[in-house]
Amino acid sequence: MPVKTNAVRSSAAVEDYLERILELINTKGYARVVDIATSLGISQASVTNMVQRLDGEGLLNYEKYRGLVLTTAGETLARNIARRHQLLTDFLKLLGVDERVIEHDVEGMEHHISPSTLRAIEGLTAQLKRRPALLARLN
Amino acid sequence: MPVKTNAVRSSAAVEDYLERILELINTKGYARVVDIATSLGISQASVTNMVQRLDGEGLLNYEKYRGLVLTTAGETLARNIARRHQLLTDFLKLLGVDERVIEHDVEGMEHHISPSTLRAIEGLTAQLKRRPALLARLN
DNA sequence: TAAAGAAGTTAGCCATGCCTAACTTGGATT
DNA sequence: AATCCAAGTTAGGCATGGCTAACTTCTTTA
Repeated sequence: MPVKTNAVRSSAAVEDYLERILELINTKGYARVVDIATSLGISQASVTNMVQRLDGEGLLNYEKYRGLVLTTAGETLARNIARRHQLLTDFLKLLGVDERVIEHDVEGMEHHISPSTLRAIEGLTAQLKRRPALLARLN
Repeated sequence: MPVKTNAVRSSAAVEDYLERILELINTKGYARVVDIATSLGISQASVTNMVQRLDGEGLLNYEKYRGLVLTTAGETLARNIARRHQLLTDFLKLLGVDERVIEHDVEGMEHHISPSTLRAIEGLTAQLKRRPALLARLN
């Protein structure tokens, strides 16, 4: 019987958490509450709350006081979010937008980009990488 | 003495309201609470609340039971928001994204695009309009 | 191994922005 | 002019996702 990947509908906040958790796991090997909190610039209490919720939604396995790991569903979702973030960042970099602004804008808009829009931007980015002339003096 | 245009920091919700109000004024000549509510798909009560808040912030003049008009500050802001919306829509149209998706994505991301990013996208859109070959089969 | 400090949790609170229900106002109809 | 109904308002509530303060657990170290 095929596994149903019950499309998890995630809020912007949930996406931010998953993105950071994956990033922490990739760089440090684990993601503690305190690290997630620091990384997102919020309180540990808020992280504990959200982590319990994400456990309830099956996106990660959480054991009180002990830590957490992403489930398969959570990791898949997190990877997609990270990929979207990277593609948008690449695109804006190509346009010569300032790094700080890129960070800000991508963090805000990434949660609202549909797969098809993302594909279009991805394709465009690939084209533009071959024709840098187009990009001269956009700003 | 020069007028200080106290940069109004507007939330996504505020921007949505201003955008619709300007649109209604442009098409119908006025913006009633009931029209704003229908247009945004929310209750009249919510609109009344927000309109009172926007009055307090100097973005519009509101007279109980009588109606509202945008102040200069409000209209300027609304025009900027509308322009940003239009530019993003044009850009995604050029990429061949489906109309429905464009609406959805633009409505979500428009609130998070900085002026410099917008300028870059505007410039790129202009370039792309001259080189349609680049746009073949992006999706 | 005891205790101190770091990490984690809980409880209770707040702002934003939406809702419904009930009430008020004003304009159109008779 | 009285009435009716659409439009508008108010009151009170809810969900999300933050916060602080106080408490518990874990880990490290003297």
